[in-house]
Amino acid sequence: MPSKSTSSFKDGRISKISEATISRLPAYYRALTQLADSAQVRVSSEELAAITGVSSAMLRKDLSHLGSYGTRGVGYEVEFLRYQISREMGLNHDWPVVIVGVGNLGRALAHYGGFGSRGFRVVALVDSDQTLIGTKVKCGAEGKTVDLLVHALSDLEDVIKETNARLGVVATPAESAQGVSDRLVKAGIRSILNFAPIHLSVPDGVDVRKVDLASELQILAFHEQRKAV
Amino acid sequence: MPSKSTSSFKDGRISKISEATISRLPAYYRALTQLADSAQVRVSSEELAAITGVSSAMLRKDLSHLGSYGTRGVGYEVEFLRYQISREMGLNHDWPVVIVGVGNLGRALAHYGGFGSRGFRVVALVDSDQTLIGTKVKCGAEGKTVDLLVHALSDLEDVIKETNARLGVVATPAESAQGVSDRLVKAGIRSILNFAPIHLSVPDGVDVRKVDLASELQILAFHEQRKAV
DNA sequence: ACACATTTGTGCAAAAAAGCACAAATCGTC
DNA sequence: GACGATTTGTGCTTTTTTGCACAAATGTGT
Ligand SMILES: NC(=O)c1ccc[n+]([C@@H]2O[C@H](COP(=O)([O-])OP(=O)(O)OC[C@H]3O[C@@H](n4cnc5c(N)ncnc54)[C@H](O)[C@@H]3O)[C@@H](O)[C@H]2O)c1
Ligand SMILES: NC(=O)c1ccc[n+]([C@@H]2O[C@H](COP(=O)([O-])OP(=O)(O)OC[C@H]3O[C@@H](n4cnc5c(N)ncnc54)[C@H](O)[C@@H]3O)[C@@H](O)[C@H]2O)c1
Repeated sequence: MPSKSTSSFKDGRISKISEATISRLPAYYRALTQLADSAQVRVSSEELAAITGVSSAMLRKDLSHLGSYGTRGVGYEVEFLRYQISREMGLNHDWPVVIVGVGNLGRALAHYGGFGSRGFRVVALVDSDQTLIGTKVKCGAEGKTVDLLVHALSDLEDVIKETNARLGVVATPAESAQGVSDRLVKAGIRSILNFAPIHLSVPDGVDVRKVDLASELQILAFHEQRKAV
Repeated sequence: MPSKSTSSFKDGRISKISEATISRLPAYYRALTQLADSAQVRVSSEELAAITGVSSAMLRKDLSHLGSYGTRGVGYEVEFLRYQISREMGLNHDWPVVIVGVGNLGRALAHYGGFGSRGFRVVALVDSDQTLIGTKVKCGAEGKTVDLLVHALSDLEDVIKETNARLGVVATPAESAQGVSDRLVKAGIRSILNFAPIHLSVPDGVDVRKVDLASELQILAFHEQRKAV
C-alpha cells in the first residue's frame, strides 16, 4: 500500500487530500479528457459523476479539496477543471517509466499506446534473460512507436541514471520481484508498480502499488459463489 | 465498484465479512500456499502478517470473521487455514473464464500460467477482429498448455453457454467495452473484470472490478510529485 | 431589481475500516 | 498440576470514508 497522502512534508505542511480522493482523480481526469475531446465546454457534478460511476456528492467533495473550481448554478468548465486535476496530479509533464521483466505482461505494457496520452513514457526495458537482452521491442501504439533495446539486469542502475526514470514497473516472476525492487530503490526509484503476486518490502518514502490480477478474479469468485446460493 | 458483500441474501442472511477483509483474503491465501509449499506446518499471525504486509491485529480480525481457526499460544495450521480460506472464497473448484478482446493484454492473460493454480481456467477467447477469429492461442504456461480457438464476437452467447463460463474479462478498447459488457451480462455473466479505462454500467447483481493500469501510475505520479518538493 | 430555478460547496451524521490493548486459551516446564 | 511464556480473539477507540441535506452563489427571465 502506498504511503498515506496525509503524511507530513519536510516543511511541515500536511496534504489535505485523502487517499480515497486521490484514487478517484484519475477517473475524473479521464472523463474530462473524453468530454473535452467531444468539445463539451461545461459539465455538472451530476453528469461527471454518472460517467465515472460515483455519487455527485462525493465527486463535489473530492473536487472541493483541490479548490473551488466550479460555478454554482452552472457547473464546471471542462478544460479548466481538467487542467487543475492534471496539475495537481503532476500529469502536465511526462513521467519516465522503466519496465523490469519483458515477458508476457511487460511486453503488453510496452506495446500499449494509452500511456503516452496519460502522462507516461516508457523509457527503458530491462530483463535478465540472455536471449532477450539486446533485442528491440516496439513501444507505443500506431503513430508514435519507438523501438527500445532490452537492457541487461546488470545495467539497471546505469539505465535508470541515463534515462532519469522515476517510476519503476516490476513485471518479473514473484521469485525475482523483491530483488528487483531492492535494486530499483537503491538506484533511486521511489514509486513502484508491482505486478508480481507478492508483497514488496520497501523503505519509508517509497510507494508501491500492487496490481494483482489473480486476486481480482478471486474476489469476483467470492461474490459469484454467494450469488449462486 | 463491486456490490457490497454485506448485501442481504435471498434467505435474509447477511454476510458478516467486510469488503476490506475480502480484498485481503487472496493475499493470505497465496502466502499460505507458499508456506505449505515450503512444508511449514504452523504460522503465527505475526509471521503471516509480515509476509502479506498487513498488521497482525488486522490479520487476526480478518481471519476471525471466517471462524476461530487458530490456537492461542500456538498459531494457525497452515494447511487447515488455507483450506478454510479457499472454501470460503470458492477456490476449491475451478472457475471458467471467458476473455473478450485478444490483443496485447488479452493474449498476455491467456498465456499466463498462474491462473490455473489459483482456481481459474480460461475456457474461451472472443474477439471481433476477422484476422484473429479462427486462429489458435496458447493458453497456460509450460506443462499444461491448451490451444484455444478465438471465437467471433457474434458467437459470444453460444460460447458462454457451451463453456459454462462464469467470469468475464473485458480486454477490448474502451469504445467497445460497454457493449461487450452488456452482452456478457445478457448472456448470464454476473462477474466482470474490466481492463478498459472506462466505467461500466451494469444492472444490480452484477459485479465489476476494474483494473486500471494508467490510474495506478497516475496515483504513483501524484505521490512522486509531492516527494520532489 | 427581484423572484426563481440551478448547482456548487460544506457542515454534520452515519458507516466502514483500522488500530489498540488485554483477557482468555494453550503449551511446555518444573 | 501450577506457572510463565505465547499467541489468539475481540471489545473499545480512533480514524477514514461515505452519504445527506441545505445554505450560498450564480444565471435567467420578467
Ligand atoms: N501475464 C499475466 O497475465 C499475469 C497475470 C497475473 C500476474 N502476472 C504476474 O506478472 C509477472 C510477469 O508475468 P508474465 O506473464 O509476464 O511472466 P513471464 O514469465 O512471461 O515474464 C517474466 C519476465 O521476467 C524476466 N525476469 C525473470 N527474472 C528477472 C530478473 N531478476 N530481472 C529481470 N527480469 C527477470 C524473465 O526473463 C521474463 O522475460 C509475474 O509475476 C506474474 O505472476 C502476470
Ligand atoms: N496493454 C496494456 O498494457 C494496457 C494497459 C492499460 C490499459 N489497457 C486497456 O486494456 C484494453 C486492451 O488493451 P490492449 O493493449 O490489449 O489493446 P489491443 O488493441 O491490443 O487489443 C484489443 C483487442 O480487442 C479486440 N476488440 C475490439 N473491439 C472488440 C469487440 N467489440 N469485441 C471483441 N473484441 C474486440 C480487438 O480486435 C483487439 O484484438 C484497452 O481498453 C486498453 O486501454 C491495456
